[in-house]
Amino acid sequence: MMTPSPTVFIVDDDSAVLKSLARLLRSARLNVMAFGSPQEFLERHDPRAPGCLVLDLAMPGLNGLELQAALTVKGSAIPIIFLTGHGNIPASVQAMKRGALDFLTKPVNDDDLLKAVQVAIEKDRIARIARAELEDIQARLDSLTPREREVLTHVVSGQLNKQTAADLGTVEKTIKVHRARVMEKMKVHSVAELVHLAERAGIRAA
Amino acid sequence: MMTPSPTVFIVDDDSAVLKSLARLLRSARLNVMAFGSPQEFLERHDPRAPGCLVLDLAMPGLNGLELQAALTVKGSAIPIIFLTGHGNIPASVQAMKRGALDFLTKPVNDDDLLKAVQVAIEKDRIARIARAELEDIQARLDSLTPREREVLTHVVSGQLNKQTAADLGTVEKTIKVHRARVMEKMKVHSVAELVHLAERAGIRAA
DNA sequence: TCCCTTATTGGCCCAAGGTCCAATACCCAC
DNA sequence: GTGGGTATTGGACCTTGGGCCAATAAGGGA
Repeated sequence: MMTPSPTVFIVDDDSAVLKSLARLLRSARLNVMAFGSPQEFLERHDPRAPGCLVLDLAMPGLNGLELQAALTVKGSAIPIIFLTGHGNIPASVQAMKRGALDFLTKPVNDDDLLKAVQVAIEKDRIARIARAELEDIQARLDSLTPREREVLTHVVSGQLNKQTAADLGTVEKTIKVHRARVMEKMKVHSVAELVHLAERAGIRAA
Repeated sequence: MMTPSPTVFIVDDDSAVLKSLARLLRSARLNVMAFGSPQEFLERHDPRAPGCLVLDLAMPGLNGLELQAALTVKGSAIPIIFLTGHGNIPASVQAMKRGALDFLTKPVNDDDLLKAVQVAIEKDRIARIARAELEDIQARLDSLTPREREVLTHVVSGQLNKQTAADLGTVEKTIKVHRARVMEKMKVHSVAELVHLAERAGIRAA
């Protein structure tokens, strides 16, 4: 399974700026997709596509911060670089607080933008790897039956089988069976590995 | 052991501003310590003191960003709220990137500042709890002998005693002894708990 | 109604971990 | 050189965990 090469998405309502930015980024051998309105981007963007977003702050309809919020709600974690001609400090602080990667002012220095884009793409790459791992773990967790999940939480909190049995109102033998199935479905061969996975998936003690 | 109540540290070279800020914060029943220069704060500040820092950006000598960097180097993790009269977007973005909690502009709205301070103090409180826990774990790790640390890494990566023995060029019996000592010194009663601690302390598999 | 999943339990046996006991060897510091 | 910390090993014994085979029972869906 080949990861598609990253794309820089640009959203700006000024078509001259859009073209100029696209040219600059393409000249740096980057894939570019340009959007003239935030709505258009919001509708057509595939969250699975790797890359980053270069976003104008002041636009008709949705402004940049609103698009950022909409993307967050939608579950997209694409790194955002803001670009603005008439920004102010509160807006930049807001954007950064909400997780923007950078906030640049127009006219933007070419090198500054390219560097920010490089950082964003790399950050996205790393985040995607982590996310894929998490989804993998989550898929395994989802394959567990409710009872198996209960047993899992007891195991990762270090309980003995007999204690778990008492807590769940059954006998040790039953717990052993569930436990074996948990290990199998989670694809691990030791309690240590199981705890590692549970930790990453945010599963807390029983 | 009682945690001292949090203090708001203020650093500003304008004594009128300093007094006005101190009055505002004290009226909100907060402990306040005011400093007229960044150097003075840097020298006299105790990183163990809970609270947050309200920092002017433009000051003679060290400016706010430099003081922020100096504190980072010094290992202080105190939350910083910047306050500036003539700030610009790049400075605010820099500050936020380096971990500032907020970046407000003068004249500051009283409520905005108080809210930011509340958030900062709470964040500091949470961070301190986490840090204390980490230090506690680290202290236990430090009490391990080199050999015990080796055994620990094998245990948390899920190795069997016999495998560990083979890796370390000794026999299973010896590993059992080391392992028992590790459990004792780390104050845990199960492998699961041990993995939890190791994970938090950043110990990776063997 | 029959099949599948889920949850349950039993017996048997072996492997692995944990806990006592005790003992040897090395190195460093007082 | 004597004492303490560290690393090592042995034996005996008990507890836990895990694998294998078999079986029952409830609930849902084809």
